[in-house]
Amino acid sequence: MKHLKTFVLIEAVVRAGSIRKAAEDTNLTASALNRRIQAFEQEFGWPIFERLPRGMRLNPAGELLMQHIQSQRTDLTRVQSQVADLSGERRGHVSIACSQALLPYFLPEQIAIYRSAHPGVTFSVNVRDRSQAERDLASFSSDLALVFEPVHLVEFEVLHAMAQPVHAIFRRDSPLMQRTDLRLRYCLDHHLILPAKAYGVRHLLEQAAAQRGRTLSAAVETESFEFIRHYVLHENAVGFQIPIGLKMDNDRLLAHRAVSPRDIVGGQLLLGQMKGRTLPVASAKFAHQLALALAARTEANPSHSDHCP
Amino acid sequence: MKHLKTFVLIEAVVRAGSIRKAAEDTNLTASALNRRIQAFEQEFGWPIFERLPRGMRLNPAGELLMQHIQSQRTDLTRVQSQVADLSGERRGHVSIACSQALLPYFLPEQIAIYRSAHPGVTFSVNVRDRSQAERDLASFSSDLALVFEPVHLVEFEVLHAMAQPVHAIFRRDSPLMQRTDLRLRYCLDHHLILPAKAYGVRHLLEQAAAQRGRTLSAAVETESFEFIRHYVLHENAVGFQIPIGLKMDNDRLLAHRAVSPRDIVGGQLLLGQMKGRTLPVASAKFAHQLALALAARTEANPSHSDHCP
DNA sequence: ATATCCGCTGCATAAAATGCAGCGCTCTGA
DNA sequence: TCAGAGCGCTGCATTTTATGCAGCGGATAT
Repeated sequence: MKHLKTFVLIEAVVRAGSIRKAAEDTNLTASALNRRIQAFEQEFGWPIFERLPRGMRLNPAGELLMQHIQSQRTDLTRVQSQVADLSGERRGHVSIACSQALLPYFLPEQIAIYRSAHPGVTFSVNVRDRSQAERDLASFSSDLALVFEPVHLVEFEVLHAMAQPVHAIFRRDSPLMQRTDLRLRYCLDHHLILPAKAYGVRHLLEQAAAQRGRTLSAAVETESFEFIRHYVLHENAVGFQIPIGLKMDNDRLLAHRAVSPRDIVGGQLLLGQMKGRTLPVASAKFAHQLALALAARTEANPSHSDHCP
Repeated sequence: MKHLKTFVLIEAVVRAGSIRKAAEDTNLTASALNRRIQAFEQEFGWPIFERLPRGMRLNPAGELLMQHIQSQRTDLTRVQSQVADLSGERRGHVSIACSQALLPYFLPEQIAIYRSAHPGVTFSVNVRDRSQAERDLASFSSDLALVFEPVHLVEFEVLHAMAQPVHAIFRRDSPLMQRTDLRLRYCLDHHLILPAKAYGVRHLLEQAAAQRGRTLSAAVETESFEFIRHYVLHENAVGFQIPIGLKMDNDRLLAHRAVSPRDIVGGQLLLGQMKGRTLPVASAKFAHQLALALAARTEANPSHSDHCP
């Protein structure tokens, strides 16, 4: 949009760190760009950049302005999305920040369902740990977040909550297969393959172990949930994950089962958006679909303590 | 601001109802204005006006856009206000929609106090009935509302609430002066001078009367609270008002006293803003001052049933 | 000390917005 | 029924605005 041009240029300067570099990025001359910035500051009433010998940096006023710029842009695209919706067109873009567990089954399926109904809608899916997901919402770089056990919860508006037990993952030939009530201590007798400390599952495990005076020692620690699933096939070890990231039916080699709720109560998988924000139509509708799908799963598996057979 | 020029022009067309009229108002040619509108619609992706044989009217897409325009402008002034604040300057403008009762004493005093501390801040005070005040907030034409017994309360975020009993107003030589507990039925024996039906005090009176199987018949009905106060001096009648609109000490001729809480419990005087909105600094600080002042009054007169002597 | 990178400015030029005149259309009122 | 008024819209000349070019002075890094 033409009237946002100045804002785009300001953002370019912020990114590039200097007018001359930003000028290259924006196919302008440093002189032209410089004068636009100056003209804007004049109009705005205060400088928004600090002039350093090596370039430009936002001053506090500029930081405030950047928030305004971002929110204006998102609001305008929201309006356009709503207009498209009332014109009968169903176009738009949905951006989601999500935990890794959503990547293998849940989100691909849900997005495919949505896109089969509305092919004009595009998606971007970004993997974020639970704190980064919330920052993504606040900076408008994602419309929705679907995360396990978020941390701060300020500026986070919960659209749907779903309890998720922690599941242990092991080979079908593991002795754990025989257990009817899978206590945590059984698992700790095996080699452990654990997600990194930033992850909610790890946090719950650490907590549960500490309560029982045990400590977790990982044979392998990784940031990749996919790695965990594959590794347990090679070494007869135990991994942990939440069921939404696992196949409903165990496959030929791999089994998974909820750790006894007596040991770990499980955490919350939360669907949320930035507090107070009105989402674009496509994002709002998709969020609604996700909420329904999550609710359906809860109904199918109503208890935290469900043992997948 | 330069980049909002197009929006200003769009608003002018909306107001004027035709391009040619709007062109006069904005010191432009119809041709230039026409092309700006067309260029914007092109960029925006959809027409925002209906072309009628007699002029232009917003279509639904345009209505949505207008909301965006208004919120964008308000947000920008908020940012400027915040920047002014962090630069140490205390400038800005506060707009208040309020009930009539605030006009004679409370608001003038509060605004004078604020302006003595911050002479750079200007005010606009608009008298609005309780439903119109809420619409003012929603349309961004007022930052704050200070109203008695608001109606809808959607989009209304309460910043401070204060109970206000209904006071009867009469001459000092009225027989009502002798009553220690001023029951409603004593008042109804006199000629009544009542505020119009839109007002909260009237609503409470009607309700109380109806509960007791009485009906109110007004000798004079008016929209002006000032008129009420002056009229009871001429005819020995009874008027009604909330105490915040009355002098703390009765004056030489006029007396007022709370109607017994057994008959009317009183209503709420609410200070509020539009839900979710971040106010400009000056407005936020002034709202805070108002809240403190209201709280101080509550402390001085803690009970609804207070009888002003 | 020198070379480099920075923001900034005067001046000529390119680009965009505006004004002017006029078209076709619809509705109004004698 | 028919002229007039009002409307949105467009081609073209003109004005206003934005941009490019070249160069200045200052701070920094080597």
